[in-house]
Amino acid sequence: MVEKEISQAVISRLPRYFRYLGELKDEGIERVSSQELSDIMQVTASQIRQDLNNFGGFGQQGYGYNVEFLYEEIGKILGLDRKHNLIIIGAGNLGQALVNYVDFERRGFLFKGVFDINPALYGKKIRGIEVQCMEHMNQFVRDNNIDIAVLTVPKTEAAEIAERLISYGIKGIWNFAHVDLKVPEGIQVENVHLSDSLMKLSYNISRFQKDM
Amino acid sequence: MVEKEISQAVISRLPRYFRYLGELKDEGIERVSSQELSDIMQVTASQIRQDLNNFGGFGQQGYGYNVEFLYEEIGKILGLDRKHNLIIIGAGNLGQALVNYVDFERRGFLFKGVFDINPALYGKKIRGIEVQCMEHMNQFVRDNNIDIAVLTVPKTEAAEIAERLISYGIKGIWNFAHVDLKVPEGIQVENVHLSDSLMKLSYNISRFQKDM
DNA sequence: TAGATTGTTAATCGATTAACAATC
DNA sequence: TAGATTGTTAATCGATTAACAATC
Repeated sequence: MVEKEISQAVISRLPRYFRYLGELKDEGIERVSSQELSDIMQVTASQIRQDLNNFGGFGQQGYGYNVEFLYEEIGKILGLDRKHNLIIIGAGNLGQALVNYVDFERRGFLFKGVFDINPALYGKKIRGIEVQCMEHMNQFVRDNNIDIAVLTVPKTEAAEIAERLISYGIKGIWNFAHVDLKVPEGIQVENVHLSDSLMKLSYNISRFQKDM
Repeated sequence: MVEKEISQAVISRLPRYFRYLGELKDEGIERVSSQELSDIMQVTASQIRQDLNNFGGFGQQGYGYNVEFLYEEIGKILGLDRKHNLIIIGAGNLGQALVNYVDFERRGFLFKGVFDINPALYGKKIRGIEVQCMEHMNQFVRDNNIDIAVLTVPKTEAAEIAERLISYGIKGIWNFAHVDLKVPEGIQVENVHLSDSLMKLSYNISRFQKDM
């Protein structure tokens, strides 16, 4: 059965709900209404209820939502109850930073390997794992059941490496290279285009100063 | 005169147009029609024309758009013709990575200083610039006409630091901390919530595998 | 039971696409 | 001039918000 396709706009909001619910949970708060959540998150209560009801009825009339339950459910929707084995391609600063900064492991993203084309880096350890050469990638992906690759390579190389990774059986690419990857149906790409983001900031600063 | 507000959806697409036009320019291509751009960018020609016409008529009937001219114009719209002085708060891996990875300087974002609370880092150089202690921030921001701060600090500290930066006169914050900053009108925040992005990828992978 | 708040349908708003007259 | 392609208006589509009956 093919379920109703849920828009990416909705999906984009789920991690944010998840984050706020996590905070409420940590504060020991047991229940929350869509209106209360609306007040702290600055979105309409109506949108919250609509978004959640794409996935099921998690609340209860007259009561609201149980914080812990909803938190767990959104986690499941986001696939955080599964383990994802992940490798990083490109052992530069950004690759290293991502391993340390984002709290991968806590969310079920297990850092398994890191690869680079630069021989000077081979053997260097990142979080206890040695940088390997690209030739080992194929075998490694298959042996370790890797499903996510993090691409922090120059844009000139990104397309070719992505293609290889996909042929090895990877399911998703977290792409930090400044290119739009073309991938076959069924392969998921999530782009983090940092320079695009910075340009947006630049626009908003410039525009505001013009208005004054 | 207050101009018609342009939606963030449009703004978000501008850097992408800019990127593709830059590539065409580098290939020595002189003119492009909205249809040709549509074919390579996978957006409708209609959307391209609508988007551009928010800012003016950059094309010519029967001819299309001059690549170099349009590239320059979008650059101006994005504020890339101005210089932005920028500091980084948080000299950890991510802060360092951003300086090196994104091609800041080429786009007019001038890296002027870096600050951290960890005394062990003071004096350490990043791209030739010494890490300073947070107490110097106020004076530094004022003396160097800093308008952008890049926040790569733990989320527990982000809100307080952001507030301080704003009081020193900063105009925009590129926020990598996992919190939604509350800022006064006129201060621009651009969020890069890495963990949200990774969760989105996780959702899309899980959903696809369920469909199969 | 009465009050609260959901789940869901209906109304509105905004963004995208289509169509075509204007014009180079 | 004829052909091409824009700029722009109109039509469609989708997402958000409002309203309210269902129900805990």
